[in-house]
Amino acid sequence: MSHMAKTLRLSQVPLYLQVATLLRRRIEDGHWGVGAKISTIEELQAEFGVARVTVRQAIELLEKEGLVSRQQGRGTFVAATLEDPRWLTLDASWSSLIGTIKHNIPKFLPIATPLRAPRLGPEEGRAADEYVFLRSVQFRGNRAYSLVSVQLAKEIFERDSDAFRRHAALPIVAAMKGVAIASARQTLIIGSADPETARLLKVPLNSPTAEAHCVVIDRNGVAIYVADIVYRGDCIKLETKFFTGE
Amino acid sequence: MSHMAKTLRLSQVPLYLQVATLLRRRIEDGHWGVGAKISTIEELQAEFGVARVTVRQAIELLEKEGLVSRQQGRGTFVAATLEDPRWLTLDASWSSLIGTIKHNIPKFLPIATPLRAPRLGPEEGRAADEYVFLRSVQFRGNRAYSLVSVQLAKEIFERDSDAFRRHAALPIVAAMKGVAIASARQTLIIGSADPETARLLKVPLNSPTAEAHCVVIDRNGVAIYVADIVYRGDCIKLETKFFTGE
DNA sequence: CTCAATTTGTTCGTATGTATG
DNA sequence: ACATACATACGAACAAATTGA
Repeated sequence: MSHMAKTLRLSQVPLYLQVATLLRRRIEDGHWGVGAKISTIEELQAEFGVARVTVRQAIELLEKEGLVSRQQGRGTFVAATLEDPRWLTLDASWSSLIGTIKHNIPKFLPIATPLRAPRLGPEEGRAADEYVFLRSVQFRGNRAYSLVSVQLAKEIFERDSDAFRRHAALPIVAAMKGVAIASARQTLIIGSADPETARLLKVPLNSPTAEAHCVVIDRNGVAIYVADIVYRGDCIKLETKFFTGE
Repeated sequence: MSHMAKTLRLSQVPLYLQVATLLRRRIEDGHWGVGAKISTIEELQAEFGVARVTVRQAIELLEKEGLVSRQQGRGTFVAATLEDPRWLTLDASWSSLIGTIKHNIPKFLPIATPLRAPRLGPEEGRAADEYVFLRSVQFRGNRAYSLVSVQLAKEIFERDSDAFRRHAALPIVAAMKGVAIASARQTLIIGSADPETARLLKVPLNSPTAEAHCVVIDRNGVAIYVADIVYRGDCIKLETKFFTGE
């Protein structure tokens, strides 16, 4: 058995799904251009070290997804229309973060979970006396791309509760006159969609996500804004610009 | 059939694997504390709307992973030792990026792939005349955590080729006297491990990864350092500190 | 000590999905 | 398209260990 075939068999995931994922990446990579003919089943069978039918089954999946079209006697071709997969760019700088968020359309969710103090790490300030809990799904066009859970210091919320109920919270906080923001920090990890997230963002259960934990601290060292944001992993691109100032 | 059960069945991935992932997250979340008893098979069966044997199969997997221990007649308990899953913190600031990298141990790989000019985006400077291609696997302790492919302007490489063959490239470039760095940028997306990455980082095929594309531009607008770095997704934590300077 | 309740372990039989030649 | 082998998923019944009454 080939090395490749052994690697595939290490996983408990069905073979044809793994093969489909490999082919899907190649297509999205541009390994085969738009409209180009992909390798024949025979070639792929030899390359991956699996049965002909298994490759066929994988390609069948891709056709259902609209990624390729098969033509008997000719071959399998990459579909003409491939949308840009990474349509949401997040900028890791304060000003453009605010700018990006401002244009989004949040749909607020009713709050079912009981209030509880936000989880704060060691360098994330101390908790405010009371928080208001806000949850929303963020949209770009028709597509949901993130699930936002915000804990906002009650004192801040009440300064303009109407605005907070209709718009993204961070730009409002940033623009507030009497609020002095001392620092803000964000940590980001790669996770996977839990059942609720999967439902709200319309992604498969356990599909990869980026989970951001964002804290804004005022001059008194109080965490006035604590957000946990789950992005769908397949649409985001994180940009960071370093200025070395030499 | 419950809503949960329907969601689970939408995916082609085997049920018991999905259930295992759900339980694994709960354990890592701290939903059940260390040493605590998790829900009984009967309860989970009802919650997820799957057969008893399926839940059992999932828990069996977690026991093999060392996450839980089962005791007939008593229940299933979260293992006493849970190592910190996010042991690699990447800081999204130039100085600490350099600092973090400096202490890593790279193992250089022979270069099999043919040289080609680095892929540069619109704002990523113009290409140098010639590049040297370096590839390495980065380790923290015994554990491989990233696969680095660097294209380094040949002129830069030849200033200290010995150092570049033994250490991470970025700190060397940053410390070079005669090199003026005008800017540096990084984009990061969530991807999945291709066969080669899976082999080198010892992760399952198609497991989530973070793919960083990092470009350093000198005063003449030339991209002197272009790196594509693939991190294993399960161990990294990305930190960003915003200073608003109000 | 015994008994019942609880909880996990084991083993059927059956149906369907996956992978091969 | 077919035959074969193995994995997955289900429900059901029974066995074995633990706990507390």
